[in-house]
Amino acid sequence: MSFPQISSSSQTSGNVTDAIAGGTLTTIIRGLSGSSLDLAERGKTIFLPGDPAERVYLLRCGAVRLSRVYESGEEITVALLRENSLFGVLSLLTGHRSDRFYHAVAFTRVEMISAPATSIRQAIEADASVGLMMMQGLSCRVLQTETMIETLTHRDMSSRLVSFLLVLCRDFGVPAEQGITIDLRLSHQSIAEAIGSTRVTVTRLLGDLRSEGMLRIDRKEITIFDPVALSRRFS
Amino acid sequence: MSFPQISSSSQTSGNVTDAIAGGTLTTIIRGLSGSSLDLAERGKTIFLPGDPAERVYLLRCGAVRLSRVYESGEEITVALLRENSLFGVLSLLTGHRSDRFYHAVAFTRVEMISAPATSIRQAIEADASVGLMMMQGLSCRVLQTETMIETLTHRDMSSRLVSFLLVLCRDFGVPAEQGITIDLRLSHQSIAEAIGSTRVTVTRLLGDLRSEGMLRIDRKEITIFDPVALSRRFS
DNA sequence: AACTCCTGTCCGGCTGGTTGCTGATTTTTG
DNA sequence: CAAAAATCAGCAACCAGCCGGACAGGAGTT
Repeated sequence: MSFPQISSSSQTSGNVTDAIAGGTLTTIIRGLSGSSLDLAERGKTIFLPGDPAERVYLLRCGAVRLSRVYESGEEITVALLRENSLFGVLSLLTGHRSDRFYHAVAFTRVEMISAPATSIRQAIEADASVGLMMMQGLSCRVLQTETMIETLTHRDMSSRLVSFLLVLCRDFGVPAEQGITIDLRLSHQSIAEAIGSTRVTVTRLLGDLRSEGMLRIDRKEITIFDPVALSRRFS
Repeated sequence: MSFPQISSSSQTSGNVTDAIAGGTLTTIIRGLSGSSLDLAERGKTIFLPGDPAERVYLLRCGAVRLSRVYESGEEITVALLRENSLFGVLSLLTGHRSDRFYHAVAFTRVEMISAPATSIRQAIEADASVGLMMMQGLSCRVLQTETMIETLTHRDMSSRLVSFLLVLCRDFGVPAEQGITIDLRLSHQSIAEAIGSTRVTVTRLLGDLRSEGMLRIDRKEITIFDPVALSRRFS
């Protein structure tokens, strides 16, 4: 069993899911009627389940967590979105209005732009290149989400955690003195909610990885010394 | 812990992820230069990892399985695509050509249309409504994939299996005399590969569900008597 | 009829979930 | 700014659930 493509290139320039031309989309969306530039502090809710799904968002910087909350109070993470991700995609579907079913929260300080789905449609009609950009942005989302599915089908938690860490490196990694630092403040609980495990297990496994010398954790910031080595951790 | 929205509506008319206007997209894509109508028998490979990613596919009828094969020979399912799904999405990304990393196989007899990504781009430039359609199609994919992530984060296999069966009802369910039949021929192995478990466990859990009177299996075709009841199976 | 693929079942062993507690760290508040 | 509160990390004990491997009988194919 192997892991998401962490080739040497993905550490530096980025891989295929970086392809969205976020910059261009930004200026396009900014020009739409009803668009707005939104800022949110860590922990602030962007939309709630049950809210009408009207706007589409483009994350400019920071991270957004999409999650589902169950009656039991349990919460699972459906996606951890990074820069240049499109979200609020539900609103793009057919005219008949529907409601959000996910909870979107700013996972870090966040800067994003949003516009009503109707404006997006009009903009596409007016300028075909908008459609092209949207198409690429959504393709990226599909590919990223599929990587996460790969992560989640690993049977042992150790592989799952490692695979997830590599995804985080891809999406939120910044080069550090030694290795790559994941530019997020991740509690063990939040990791558990993303990989479908429990806090206790994540604590144990991260401890193992640390004592193996694969990573360092400083104030909730994880630094992976050698992603390639990490991806080879298992046969 | 609850389950994907299987409201009474989703049994009959279909839910939000049905929204893609597949019919319209079909005629559009058919008209593109380089497009083709492809038929494939069950089990036939559509593309392989390493193939150049050039074409985009729209599944007209049948089911396609996207999977990743590991060196160990192990195989996991990344997506089970249904009618009107767009796939081969990797080819839509930026110009620099890249290779497939998934294996696409016809899971049933399949009818699909495909066109080079370049033609799609040109078509969008020429007619903005193509961009609109593509956008909707891709949004659907995102939402469907996210549902699958929800399924995979359930911690106990029983919940995971149930959740997956409900997804299959949504995507491949046809009304039967009593309940809904999943219009696929699913081996226990293939289910295991989709939910990240093993054949033996799937056999056992399906057996449990059967003896509880939740479903019937006849020649690999699963009939769920009452999806709503099934979704309530756990507190 | 021979073959392949699939289902069903058994059992030993271990992973990982659960619960409960403690001390550390961070955030809030007076 | 310090005290109080909340959140978080680490540890231990228990045990259910799942995996792994193995095998036998069915179902479907050629």
